[in-house]
Amino acid sequence: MNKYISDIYNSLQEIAWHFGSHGVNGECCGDLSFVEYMALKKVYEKNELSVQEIGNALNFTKSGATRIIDRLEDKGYAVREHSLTDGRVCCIAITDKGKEAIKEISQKYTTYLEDALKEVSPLKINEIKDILEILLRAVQQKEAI
Amino acid sequence: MNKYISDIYNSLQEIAWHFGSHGVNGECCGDLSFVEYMALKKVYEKNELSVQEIGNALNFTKSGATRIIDRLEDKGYAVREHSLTDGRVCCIAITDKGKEAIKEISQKYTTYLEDALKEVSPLKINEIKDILEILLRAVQQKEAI
DNA sequence: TTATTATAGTTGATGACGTCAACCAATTCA
DNA sequence: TGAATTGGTTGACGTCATCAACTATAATAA
Repeated sequence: MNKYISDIYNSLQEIAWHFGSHGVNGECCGDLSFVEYMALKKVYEKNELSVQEIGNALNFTKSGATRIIDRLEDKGYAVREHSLTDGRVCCIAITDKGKEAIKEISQKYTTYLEDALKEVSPLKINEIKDILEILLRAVQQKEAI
Repeated sequence: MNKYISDIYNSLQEIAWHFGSHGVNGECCGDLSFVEYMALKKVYEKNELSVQEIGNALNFTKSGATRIIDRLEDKGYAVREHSLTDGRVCCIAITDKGKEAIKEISQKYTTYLEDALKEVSPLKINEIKDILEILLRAVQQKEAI
């Protein structure tokens, strides 16, 4: 086995901590928690997701997903609409306020990263991007199995 | 601004989710939660940490840290010892069972990663390791400010 | 030395959160 | 049409981290 794998694992875990729910100090942006933000981002990327699809995407039970959507809806970031083809399913849609929030948070983190990486050469930045995409594909592929 | 930064941000966030508390399904290994594991890992890496040092390292309040140590102690992974130089501080030490658990979890994730990256060339693996270290240093440096 | 202040850690009350099981409603299948 | 399935919601519950108040030890000042 490649001896670097465990180094990779360690770095990855530390980085995950930084960008996860605790690293960002429990709140992402105003009144959005990290999980709420992740759910909203899913809706943003792929509009009209059902409750369960969100739950599956984020490893929550369907009742957990219901609760997350509840909060998102209470705060005005998303709305539930009924599917036209199947009366049981809810299509979750993002509101304008929700889109705003996503953009704002995205901007915030990007600025943060930009600053953190200001000493790194553009070439290296490009390399980081490629490497992370390889890594992400690798774990997502494994997830899918 | 480098246009790849936001790609990096996106990948990073997805990866963080995978390796964070939700990705690993709420439990790391047996009865350890992700935060408990992170705390234990800190103690493992740098023995004899105080309660507050653990709290600071992981972005918890001191009472939050107390509770985490409580759980770790209840489960037999760590012990509280009194500092010889200052009667107020607790030195948290890892037990043999704790060391075992850390090794086991480490092994588990390493195996997972090894499998996820089995199609990636050794050269690329090496590159991944370097890149992640650059990234980690960058965010840790920023944290320190 | 004694009184005051600061610091490390713990604890009770609390609120946020996700799960489970039971449930309702819409749909599909027989 | 009736039974089974599926999507979603809800009440009860357990876990968890925080806040504020508190104890105990240490450091500082008088």
